[in-house]
Amino acid sequence: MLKKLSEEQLESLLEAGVEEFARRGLAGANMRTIADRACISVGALYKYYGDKDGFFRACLDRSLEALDRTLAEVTSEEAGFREYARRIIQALLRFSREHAGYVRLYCVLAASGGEEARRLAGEIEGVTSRLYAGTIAAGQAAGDLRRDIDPAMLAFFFDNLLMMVQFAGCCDYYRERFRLYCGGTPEEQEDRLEQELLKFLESAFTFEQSEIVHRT
Amino acid sequence: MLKKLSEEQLESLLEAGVEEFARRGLAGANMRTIADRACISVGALYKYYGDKDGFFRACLDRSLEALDRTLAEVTSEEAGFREYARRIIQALLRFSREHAGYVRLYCVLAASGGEEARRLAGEIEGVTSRLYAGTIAAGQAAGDLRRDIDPAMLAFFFDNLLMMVQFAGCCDYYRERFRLYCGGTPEEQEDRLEQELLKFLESAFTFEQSEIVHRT
Amino acid sequence: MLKKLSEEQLESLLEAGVEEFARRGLAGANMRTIADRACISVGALYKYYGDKDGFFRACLDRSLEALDRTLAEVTSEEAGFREYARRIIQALLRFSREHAGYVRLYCVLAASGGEEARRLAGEIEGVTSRLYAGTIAAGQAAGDLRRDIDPAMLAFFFDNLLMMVQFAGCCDYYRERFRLYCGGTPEEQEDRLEQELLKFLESAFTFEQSEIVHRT
Amino acid sequence: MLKKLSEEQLESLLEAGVEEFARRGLAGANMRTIADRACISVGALYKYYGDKDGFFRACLDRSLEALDRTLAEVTSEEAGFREYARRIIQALLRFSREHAGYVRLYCVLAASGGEEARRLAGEIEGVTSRLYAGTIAAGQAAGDLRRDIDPAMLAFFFDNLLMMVQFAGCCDYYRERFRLYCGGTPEEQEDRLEQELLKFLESAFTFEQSEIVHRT
DNA sequence: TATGAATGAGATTTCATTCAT
DNA sequence: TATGAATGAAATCTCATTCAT
Repeated sequence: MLKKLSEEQLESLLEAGVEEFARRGLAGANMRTIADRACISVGALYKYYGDKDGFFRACLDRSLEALDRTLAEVTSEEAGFREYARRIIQALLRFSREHAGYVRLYCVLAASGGEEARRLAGEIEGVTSRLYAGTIAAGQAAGDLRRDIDPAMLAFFFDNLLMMVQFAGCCDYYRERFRLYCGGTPEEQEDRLEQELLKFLESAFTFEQSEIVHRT
Repeated sequence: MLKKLSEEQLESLLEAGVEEFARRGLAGANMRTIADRACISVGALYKYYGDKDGFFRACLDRSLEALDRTLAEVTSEEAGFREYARRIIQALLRFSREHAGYVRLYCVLAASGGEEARRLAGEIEGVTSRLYAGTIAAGQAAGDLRRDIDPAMLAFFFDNLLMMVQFAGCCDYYRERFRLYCGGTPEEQEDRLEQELLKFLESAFTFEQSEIVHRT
Repeated sequence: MLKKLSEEQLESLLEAGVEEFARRGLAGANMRTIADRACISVGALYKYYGDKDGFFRACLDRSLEALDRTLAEVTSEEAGFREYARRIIQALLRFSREHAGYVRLYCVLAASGGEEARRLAGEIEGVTSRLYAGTIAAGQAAGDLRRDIDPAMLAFFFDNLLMMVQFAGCCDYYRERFRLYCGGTPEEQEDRLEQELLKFLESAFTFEQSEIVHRT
Repeated sequence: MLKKLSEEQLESLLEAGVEEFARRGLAGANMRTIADRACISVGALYKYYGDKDGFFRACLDRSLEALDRTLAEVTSEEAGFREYARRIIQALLRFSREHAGYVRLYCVLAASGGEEARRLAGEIEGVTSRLYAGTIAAGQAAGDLRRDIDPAMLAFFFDNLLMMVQFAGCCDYYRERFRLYCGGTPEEQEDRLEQELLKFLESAFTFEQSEIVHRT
């Protein structure tokens, strides 16, 4: 097959890469296996992406772009914090169901160490962190959200919960862990998970320390 | 048993292994490097642990035992949920500071896929999940904690936040992510992190949905 | 014959080939690089020359033809040995300056081993060797040149010196070697080199062993 | 065979390397082939020499050391130029017969281009060039050698002839070229070659330009 | 028993060559 | 016919594992 690689073939190459890197990590992934899975030659793989690192980066970019698109859909319309949180939770649960490979790759990347990982963190988390912190600060200013916790920390806890819920949707370890805690798979429990997480967050974001003291 | 590896030598082997596996992952880790770091021959390493997977398992066990000991200290005395949460947060923050390698290794393991990861999740998370769920259910029964969320889910969210806070303490990616969200390193902010997380959890675990509706 | 490679394109292909083969040797040369340098497709290169060996051969032929032309100019007019030697030395020094790539290619070829190299030696050196030996034998018969050395050997030594002087002009190793012996580059010293070599050869070709014995 | 590589095995590795590099050049040589020829594993080859370049360098060093030893034997005793030249010619002819691979390797190296080749020229030719030029200058001072040619140039021509005679002894191309000029192999003609070259050099080194003019 | 050099399968990467366009 | 992307064999090099000492 000496035709130029079709768009689909290139897609399938990236998908195969995402899958393999997510499964075995950067070091463990096998370029030959990836090429074979996508039914293209190793030569073509190298022609397009230079080397293993370059190809890994391309797979990662593909994943992050998809995530960005998903978040962009959700955050394009203004909304209050509750509505906002609901939409993000739904969107990320769906993303984790439909693009399991992307999330797995992200999980693997985040677990890898070194300067490279640090640099990527800056690239990947910068936008989200500012978006969340901004929305939360606005909510606090409007009196919708508690004011006794730093908006940055609130954003941090919020994103932590979202990440873990995504990982639970598609990484083997985190899926099993979810089963142990909640019984059943994240898909089966998707609605319940969404609702309970929302309730959890609403309380956490709403009530101040002083109100607890009063109650006690 | 003429000349056997001393206890210290075996310890230093495991420490070197934890470090290397945490840094480079299972596939990327180099057995020679590990042996050299511990000043042990590769032959001895293989004699004691069979092969790379077996040694990885031993490193993991060592990490998990340390974590178990830390949690056991904290949970040995009965206490109400708030006190309990406070103690666990403190203990895990300290653990992540003092045993960075163990936590990193756990992070890497959790990111790895396959049957093996699933099996390990069962082994590792089983105890904790039952412990948390039990304590939370007791709190609900005693009227200390909200009753409108499944205790299993509450436990799940609780552990999620704890894991992420630990990762933030010692994994390169998560450390940098923390810096982006909160500015500064987890060590510098340890006290603040502890307090804010506690406040967050207290609200999340205390107030019911109906109370929010009332307030609005 | 709709669109054929123009004469210039073929020339530039051969020039690029000579350069690349001279620089990296037959095995080290890269067909893609050659085609790119000449702004020709690899496909066309293969269409015209079959394979790498075939193209190498074509580059070599081009080099040898240029050398033949240069020698033909010089040897077309009859002359005595001294005049003859002077012309050849001048011509080859100029050739090595103006066609460095050809000489380098020849040097590389001569260093390569195998049946092929032997066969090429026959092709390349046959004419020159007969030409030199003939001229020298004539000089001996005329009493211009010493008679106590086999003309074949005299021709051999003569050609050896010419080859080395050419290599000194354009091959990195031999250039540097010249600098170590004589200080300066062959271009800077071209006149001196020519004169000294001529003096050297004149004595070597003139005086017989017996004359040395007499002197002593 | 898990014993440490014996001295002989290491020798045979270097010999195999010299042979392969001489035959195919640095780029064309095959590390697997070399290891197989020496009946050792590729792993061991790489353990000892790091990479292909490092091993090439080791092979080259071995060759140069052998050459140095040979020249040292010859130049250890003081002698006049004629005796000196006779000894060197004999020694190098023998060297080229007995250590064909070393000379071939040297020939290949000298034909390779680039910065590396230049650097090696400095290393390799530095000693010889100074030795020759010194001896020749002494001969000129003593009135044994002609004074109308720069000793450096005389040394250069002298070494050129020696190199070519060596190449004629063991490089396929140069051997065939010798046959074309002189008929027969350099071994068959070794004595004659030695004597004729000596006569050639004696005249070249003895008689001044003015003497030729007188004769004419 | 501990050692660590040797092994060699297997990984990444290159590049001569082909052939659909 | 010329093109140059695709091919895949083959090269270099690594490293988990073995086993003679």
